Amino acid sequence: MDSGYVTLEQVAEHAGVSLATASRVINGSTRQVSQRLRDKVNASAEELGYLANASAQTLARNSSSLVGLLVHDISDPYFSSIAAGVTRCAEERGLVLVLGSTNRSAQKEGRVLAALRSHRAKAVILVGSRSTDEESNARLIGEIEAFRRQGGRVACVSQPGLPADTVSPDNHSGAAALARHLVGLGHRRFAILAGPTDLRTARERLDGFHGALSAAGLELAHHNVVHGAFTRDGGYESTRRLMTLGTDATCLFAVNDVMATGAMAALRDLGMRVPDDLSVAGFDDIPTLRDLTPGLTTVRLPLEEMGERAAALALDEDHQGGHRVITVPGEVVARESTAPPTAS
Amino acid sequence: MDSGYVTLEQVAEHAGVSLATASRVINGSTRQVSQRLRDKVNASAEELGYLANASAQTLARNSSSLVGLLVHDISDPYFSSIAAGVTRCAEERGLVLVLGSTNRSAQKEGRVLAALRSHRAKAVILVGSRSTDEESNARLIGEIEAFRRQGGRVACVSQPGLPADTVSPDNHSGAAALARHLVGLGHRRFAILAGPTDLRTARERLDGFHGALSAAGLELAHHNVVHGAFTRDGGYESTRRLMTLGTDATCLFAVNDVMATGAMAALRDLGMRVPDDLSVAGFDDIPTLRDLTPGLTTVRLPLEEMGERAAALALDEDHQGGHRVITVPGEVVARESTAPPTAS
DNA sequence: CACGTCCTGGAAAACTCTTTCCCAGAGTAG
DNA sequence: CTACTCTGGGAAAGAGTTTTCCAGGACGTG
Repeated sequence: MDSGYVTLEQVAEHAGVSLATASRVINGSTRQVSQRLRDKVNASAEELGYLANASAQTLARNSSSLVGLLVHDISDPYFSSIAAGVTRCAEERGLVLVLGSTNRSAQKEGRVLAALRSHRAKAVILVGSRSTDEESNARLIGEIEAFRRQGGRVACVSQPGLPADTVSPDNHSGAAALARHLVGLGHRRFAILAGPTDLRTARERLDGFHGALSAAGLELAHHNVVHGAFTRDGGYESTRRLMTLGTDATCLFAVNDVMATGAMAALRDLGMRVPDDLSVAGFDDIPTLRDLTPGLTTVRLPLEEMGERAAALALDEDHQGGHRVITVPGEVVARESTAPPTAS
Repeated sequence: MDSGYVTLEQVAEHAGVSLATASRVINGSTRQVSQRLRDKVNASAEELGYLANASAQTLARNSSSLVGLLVHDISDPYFSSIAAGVTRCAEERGLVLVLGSTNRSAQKEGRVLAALRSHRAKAVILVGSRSTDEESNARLIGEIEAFRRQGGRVACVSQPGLPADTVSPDNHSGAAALARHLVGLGHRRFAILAGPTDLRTARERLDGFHGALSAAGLELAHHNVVHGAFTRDGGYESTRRLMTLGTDATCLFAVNDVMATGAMAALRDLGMRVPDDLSVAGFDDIPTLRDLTPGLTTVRLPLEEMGERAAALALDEDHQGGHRVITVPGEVVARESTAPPTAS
C-alpha cells in the first residue's frame, strides 16, 4: 500500500487461495467459484486496495479496453461535438478513449493508428473526411486492414468508401434541400465557398447544392465558386477574395459553418450587412455557433449523436459480412442570415 | 504477416541474434550493439513488419506511453482549446493521449484516474476547476497521491491548491482589470452572472471583480449577483432571472464567455440591445466565440498555450520539492459589447 | 606473459495476468 | 460397490517484452 503495487498474487495469498481462483473471482470468468472463496477474495482485494494491471491483462488476453478516436483538430467544434458523443459511448462501456489529432496529415494518422494497433485497441473511430487523394487513401486503407486483421473494429464518421462501418451525413441531399430553400426565398445567383477541392465532404455538399440549382434551371457561374481552407480563416479569406473580384450573387453558401462564420466576419469587415446586402448559409449547425448574430441559416446535423452511433457500430457485437452504412439526414434550419434578396 | 502478430522473437530469429540483442537494437537501450548486428536486426524488423506489443513493453518496463487528460466536457470550447494544446505536446513526445470526460462528476473522475493508474500512465493533466466541496476534494487529492506514488506525474490547469504542478490563470487580477476598464468606461452599477457558488474559478473572478469595484468606491448590490450553471444555458437562464427581477445595472459581467454568450442571447430574446441597453463582458476569450456580434469584451487567456505548458510541466523532467505554479495573466480585450452607459 | 578491465552477446529471470490442464472429491447410475 | 460424470480448486504454461547476470574475447598495463 505504501508505494508499490498490489498484485493479484498478493491478494490470493492474503485470501488463502490460489492465483487462479483469485483471477476467476475478480474478473468473473466462465468458471464457478464458491461463494465462500469469492467473499474472501473480494474482501482481500478491497482491503489491500487491489487494482489490476491493465497491461498484464491486455497481454494475457491479447485485447485491451482502449478505443481510439481520430480527429483532425479537437479544437474545431465540429470534431469536439462528435468527440463528446464518442466519449460518452466509450465510457458507458467502461472503455478508455485515446484521442489522436491528425491535423489532416496522413502521416500522423498512420502513426496514431500504429500506436493503437500496438496497444491492441479494441476499436478505432475515424472522424472527418479524408482527402480524395488516391495514394494516401490507399495507405489508410492498408492501415485499416491491418488493424482489423489484428482483431480491431473500425468505424468512420463522414467518409463512406472506406472498408468499415460508417455513419455519414447525407451531404448531397442536405445541400440540395438548402439550395431549394434558398431558391424558394427568391435567390437566383449564388456564390459558394467550396472548401478544398480534394475533400470529399466539401465536394459532396458542393455537388448537392449545384445539382439542386441545375434542377431548378439555375446556373452557377464559375467565378462564383471559390476554394479555400475548410476553416474559419479559410472562409474569411475566401470571402475577401470573392468580394475583391466582385460577385453578382445575392446569397453565399459556405460548405460548413466555421467557414460561414469567417465569411460573416469578412463581410462585416467589408461593411456589408447580412442578410440585407448578402444572405449567408452554412452547413453543420455547430452548437457553439448558434448564438451568432444574425443567426446562421444552415443544415443541422446531429453531431454528438453521429459520434455515438459510430462508436456503437464499432463497439457492439460483430456484424458479419459487408460494411454497414448509416446515413443521417440533415435538416434545413432557417435563421436570420438569409432573407429574400433585395431588389438591386 | 497474414493475420497474426510478429514478435520480437521472430525478428531475432530471422536476424540470427538473441532476443536480448534484438530488444537492445529496437529500443536503443544503454547497451551497445555492433553496427553489423544492428543492421541485420533492423532489416529483419522492417522485412517482417514488426510492431512492438505496447502492453508487453509496459508490463516489462512498468511504465507506459499513455498520458491522461481529464476535462469536464470536451465539447465545451474552453476545454477543447486546452485539449488541443495538450494533444500537441503529447504527440511531439510520441505519447498517446487518453481523454476522459468527467461531466463534473467526482465519481467519474475517480474512475478515469484509476483506469490511468491501472495502465501505468506516465502523467495526467487535470483541467478545469473542481468544486470547493471539501469531501470530494479530499478524495481527489487521495487519488492524485496514489497516482504519484506509482510514479505518475500530475499537472493541473486552473486549480491551484491541489498537490501538483499547476498552470493557472490569474482570475483575480484579470477580473479586477476588467472591472477597472468597465469603470473607466463610466459604469457604476454592475450585475454579475457569478456561476456556481462552489466553483473556485467562478469565485475568484467574482472576488477579483468585486474587489476592484470596492477599491473604486463602488458597491455591488446583492441582488445583482446571480448564481447559476457555468454553461451557455446557465448564462441564458441566469440572465432571464436577473431581468425578471429587474436590475439597475448598466453593465453585466459573466464570469466566463459561454455564460456571456447565453446572456447575450437572453437579452436579444428580451428585446434589449447590447451594448445600448446593457453592456456585457465575459472572461476567457474563447476563439470560437470571437465572431459573435457584437464582439464580446472579455479577458483573453491563452488557452491552447496553457494546455501545452501544463503538459510540459507534467512531462518534462522531474522537479524535486514543492509544486510549481505558473500563473498566466489575462489581458482585457475591449470589443463592441461594452460601451459607456447611456444616460437614463 | 599474467592479470584486470572493458565490451559485446546470449541465457534466463522478471513483470502480472489469464487460461489450460490436471486432480481430488462428491454425487449418480447401474 | 464400481464406474462414471460433474464440480471447484490449484499448478503451471503461456502472453511479449526488458533487464540482469554471466561468459568469453579483446585490450591495456606492469
